[in-house]
Amino acid sequence: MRGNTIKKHPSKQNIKVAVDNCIFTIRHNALHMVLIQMKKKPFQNQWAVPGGLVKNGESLDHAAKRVLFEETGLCDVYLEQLYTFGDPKRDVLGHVISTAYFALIPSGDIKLKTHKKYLDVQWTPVKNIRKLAYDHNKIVEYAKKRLAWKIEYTNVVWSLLSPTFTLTELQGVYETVLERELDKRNFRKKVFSLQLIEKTGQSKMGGAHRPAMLYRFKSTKPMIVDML
Amino acid sequence: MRGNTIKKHPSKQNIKVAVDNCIFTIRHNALHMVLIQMKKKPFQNQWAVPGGLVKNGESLDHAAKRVLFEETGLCDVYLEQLYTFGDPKRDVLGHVISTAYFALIPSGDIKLKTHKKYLDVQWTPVKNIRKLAYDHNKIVEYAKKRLAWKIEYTNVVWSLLSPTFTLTELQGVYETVLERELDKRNFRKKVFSLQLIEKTGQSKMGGAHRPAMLYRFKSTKPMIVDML
DNA sequence: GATACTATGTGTATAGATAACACGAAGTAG
DNA sequence: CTACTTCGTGTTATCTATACACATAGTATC
Repeated sequence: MRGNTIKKHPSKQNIKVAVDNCIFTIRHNALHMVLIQMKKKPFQNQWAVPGGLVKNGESLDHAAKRVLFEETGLCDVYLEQLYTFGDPKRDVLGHVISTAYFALIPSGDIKLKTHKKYLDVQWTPVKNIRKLAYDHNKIVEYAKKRLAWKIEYTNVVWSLLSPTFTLTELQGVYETVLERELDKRNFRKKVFSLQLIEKTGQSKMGGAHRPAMLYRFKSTKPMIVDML
Repeated sequence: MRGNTIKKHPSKQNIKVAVDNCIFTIRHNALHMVLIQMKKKPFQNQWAVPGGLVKNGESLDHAAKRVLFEETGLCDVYLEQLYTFGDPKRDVLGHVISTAYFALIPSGDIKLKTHKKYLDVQWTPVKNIRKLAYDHNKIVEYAKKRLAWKIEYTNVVWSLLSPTFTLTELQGVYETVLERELDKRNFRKKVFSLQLIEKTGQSKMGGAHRPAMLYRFKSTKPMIVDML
C-alpha cells in the first residue's frame, strides 16, 4: 500500500467516493426497499437507491448511517457493507465510486421523509423494480443475493422482525426472502433446535382463530448459523 | 445517490482511493501471502500488503489487477473484491479509503519482482505475520476468513492448484486452509460425488511409494458448491 | 349458546448425508 | 527380494432433512 500516501505532483487523483443504501423491509408478505426519484439534471424523474457523497474525514460506515437517517429517521438498524462498485463510467458526470450498504428494517410502518432534494421517496416492492439510474440495478441484484444468503446462514432475521413475533411471522420472513414455501412442522423443529428464540409467555390474539404464542430472540448478536 | 454528481462549491471532497491485494498461495503445506517492506517515510521498514492508488479513469478491478501484475507478473489468476476499509484515520497522511482484494495463486513457485519502491517483497507464512502497517492486520484477518469460506462453499480450490493434481494434494489444500484434518476416504467420496474433477489418465511417479493418479477440474467456472 | 370458521400447534416414519474406521496395492530404495 | 511409504478403496452407525394430517383455541355468525 505504499501508494496510499497522497501524491502531489503527477496527475492528481480525482475520484469521488459515495455510498448507496439498499434499505429493505417486509410489508404485506413482500420484500420492499426504499427508492428515491431524482430531481437533478441528467437523471431527472428516474428512480434510484438513496445515497450521497462521503464527507471529508467521515468513515464509510458513518456516511451510510447518515444517509439512512436522512431517509428514514432510523438509527439503530442492521447495516452492513455490501460491495464497492468501481467502474469509472458508472456515473456519466465523473469518476465516482460507490460503496453499497444494505440495511434491514423491522416490518413495522416506517414513514419516509420526502427530502426536498428528491421528487419522491417510496417503499417499493422489489418485484416491481424496473430500470434504475446509474448501475443501481446491479447493486440491487447484489443486495438481494446477500440478503438471501444472510437470512439462510446467519441470525439476522431478527432485524426484519419486531421484538416479539409469532412463529408464523418468522416463517413468513423466510418464505418471502427465499421465495419458497417451507413446511411448518419442519421449520419449527429446526428453529427450536437452534435455541435462538424463547417464549415471551404472551399470545397474539389477532384474528378469528386460535391465538399464536409470541417469541423473542434470546440474543441479537450477529452469528453464523445454518438456519434452514 | 443524488449526491454522486460532483459538487463544485462547498468544501470539495478530498478522499483518495487505493486498492490492497491479499495474494495467497500454499507452499510446503502452509498458507503464504505476499508482503512488502516499505521504504517510504512514515512507515519505513514496516511490512504491509501490496497496494496502490487507483488511477483516474481506472476501475477498481483493473487497479487490483495492475498491482497484482506489478508484484507477481501474473495476469490470469483468481481475483475477487473483499471489502472496502473506510476509516478516515487508517492512513495518518490523509483520508484514504482502500478496497481490499484477494488473489489465489497456484502452489507453484512464483518469483516475486522486488520493486525499487519497496525494500523487500516476500512470500510470508500467514502464521508468522505480526504487526503490519496501516490497518492491514484487519485486512488480512478478513481475507483469511473469506478464503476459508470460499474454499468450503465454492469450487475456487482449483485456483490454488496446478492444472493437474493428486487427491492428496487437493486434500492438503483443504486441510491447510481450514486448519483441520480430514478423513481420506470420506473426503474422496465427497469429492467424487460432486463430479467436479476427472482422471487425466496420468500418474505422478514422485517418491518411493505407489504413484498417485492425477486429476483435473472439469470446469473452472466459479460456482457455489458445498464442498465439505 | 351452538355451530362454522380459521390459523395454531404438534410427532412419526423414511431417505439421504455425514462420520468413524483398516488393510492390501504399487511403486522406490537398499 | 525385502523393507518402506504413500495410494486407493467399502461398510456400518449416526445424524440430519423431508414428507405428511389432525385436534385445538380462539372469533364470528346465526
